[in-house]
Parts: sequence; structure tokens; C-alpha cells
Amino acid sequence: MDEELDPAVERMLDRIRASRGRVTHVRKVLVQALVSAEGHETADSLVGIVQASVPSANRSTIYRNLDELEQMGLVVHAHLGHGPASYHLAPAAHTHLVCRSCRTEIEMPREWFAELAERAWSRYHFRVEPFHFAVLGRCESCASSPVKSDQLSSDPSRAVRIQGTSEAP
Amino acid sequence: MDEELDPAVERMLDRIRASRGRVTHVRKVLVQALVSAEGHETADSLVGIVQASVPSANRSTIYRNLDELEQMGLVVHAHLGHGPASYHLAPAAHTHLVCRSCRTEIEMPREWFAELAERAWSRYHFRVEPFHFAVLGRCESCASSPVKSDQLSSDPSRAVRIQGTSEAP
DNA sequence: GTTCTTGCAAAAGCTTTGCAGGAAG
DNA sequence: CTTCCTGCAAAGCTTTTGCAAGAAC
Repeated sequence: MDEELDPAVERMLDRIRASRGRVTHVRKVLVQALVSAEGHETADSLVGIVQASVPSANRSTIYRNLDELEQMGLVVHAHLGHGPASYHLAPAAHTHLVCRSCRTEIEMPREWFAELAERAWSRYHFRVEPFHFAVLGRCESCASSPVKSDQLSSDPSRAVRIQGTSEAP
Repeated sequence: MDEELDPAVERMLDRIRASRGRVTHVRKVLVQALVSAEGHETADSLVGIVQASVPSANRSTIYRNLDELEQMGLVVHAHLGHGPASYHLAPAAHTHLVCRSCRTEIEMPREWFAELAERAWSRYHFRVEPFHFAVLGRCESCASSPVKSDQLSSDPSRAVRIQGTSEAP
């Protein structure tokens, strides 16, 4: 995994260079990992992925790089529960509905926040950016069953992901 | 602060007794603290408040009690940023708009979530419970200024609180 | 007396920081 | 050669846990 030349990766590396950042080995692999990540990786899973290519890579380096990528606007992190944060590419930013019991994640169309955002703007001149936190609740199957305690603190890898379709009736 | 007999406190103590819980000294003081809390206390600030009356009270006891009160549905916690969680009485549950730069908190009318909740229900049969996480964004003054890094991880006591009025045009 | 709570101490989980050596440009 | 990045080690902060002594009923 070195000369893959994924165009999305190249674009991000260019943005790094444009910010006077250096294109290091770790950074290349991390960016590649973010680009090819299907879902929402935690810092920890990214450490694992990067270390598969660069065994010496250190957790703190990953955290520092994620911070920088986020400050450059390339990456965004979100809190989907009580556990670690999830990182994904900024262009893929979307809001999540997360079930408090079974931790199913549903990607919600961003338009659904439009009305709320409009009101927040007209009443408070507050610009809503609804990507950082999930919207919690209960999914169909868990809503009917008796209230169990929240599962949000446990292993993120157990989460089920549901892809949201775009707007519809 | 012992025989204040605040009726709201009495009601909560009754609910504790109803759940076969014991009304201990620490619990009484904690419940009183939650009832008379103006804003959104963190576990840490609650420890401080309780220790003012019961100096020997331990952090872990406060955490355990907050957990129990939450499981009984009397208390709710919310994540308003990267720092510690905020606790408040369940009846006062409301959604927060939190500015990413200056951490101003705005209490948002719960009705504003109605449309989104309705859509989540009809599309996914997902029951939205929008109290757990804040809705992030930028307040008027910070929206205009150049993007500074997020302040959400710093001292919660610096937060400014704005009381939301109920629904309006 | 029995069961539930507490204090204490320790640890867990996620993330951040200081520093000196090493790589990128 | 200068500046930025990295690994290492340590600590930070919030929260959780095990256990034996103590309080509530």
C-alpha cells in the first residue's frame, strides 16, 4: 500500500502541502485509511489500520494528525455514543440517528435539519452544524421492547450501519 | 441544609423509596443540589456542592447515585461538548444549541425537533429523543469572526447560558 | 440482622503533552 | 540546515470497579 495513487488521497495530500504541511509516511497511510474507510473509524481502529502498514506508528501521532486534518477542514469527528469519537472525511459529513439500546446507526438526510436550522437562525442567529453529535433515540425493534439500559458505552464495532437514502416523501 | 423540605426534593425521595432505595444523607443532599441547580451541573460540580454539606462524600458515590437516579428516570445527562457530561432533572429536559467557539448554550424549544422527529418516525420508525446531545454550531458573534479552534473541551463553568422562550413566529 | 450504600484505592478508557531524536523540504 | 513530525513515556481527565466497613430499614 504505497503507490496506490488514489486520486482522493492525492487531493488530500495536496491540501496538506498547500498548508505547508509535510507529506510523511504515516500521514499518507492515515489519509488512505480515511479515504477507503467504509464506515466511521475510531482513532483506535485507525491506529490499527495504520500500524498494519507502519508498525512503528504511534497512537499520539494518529491523534495529532487527525487534529490537524480536522483543523484543515478535511476530516470531521463525531460522538455517536459514550465511547470513542468517530472520524470520517468532511465531504461525507452527515447526521446520525443512533439507537440508545442496540446502537444501530442510521444516516439521516441532512435536509431534515433544515427547518430546525432555519428557526435557530431566525430566532437566535445561530448557525446549526448538526454533524458533531448524533441524534439519539430508539429504533423500531428497541422502541417496542421494555427499556433496557443504554448500550452506548460498549464496543463501537458492534454497531450496525444503515445507509440513508436521499430525500423522499 | 437538612430540613429544607423542598416539595420537589420530597417527591424525588419518595420515588427513591418507591424503588426500594434508601434515603441516605448523601442522596438527600445530591437531590437537593439537582433541584436547586440553576443550570447544568457536571458530576464534578455536584461533587463540590455535596461536599459542602457532607465533606466526606466521595466522587464515586456521586457517580453511582447519578446513575441510579438516571435509571429511575429522575435525572438525565447530556453531552454539551468534549468535556464532562451535564446532569439535570428529567422534567427539565430540553435540547441545547451550543456554540463551538464561545460555548454559549441556548435552550431550544423542544418543538423545533418535531418535524425531524416526525420524518425519522415515518421513514425509519425511529423515535427521536433529542436531549442527550447538543446541537452544535456557531452563535451570531462567532459566526462572523474567522474560524477559531473549538473551545468545547475547556472549562464548562465558562459557558454562558441563554434561557429559551417558548414557541414563537 | 440483612441488605443496600459508602469511602477508599485503584484502574479503566480515551486523549493530550513534553521532549529529544529524526525525517522532509 | 532548518523546520516540522515522530516515537516514547508520562500524565491528563472523566468515569468505573472491587472490596470491606458502615448506615438504613
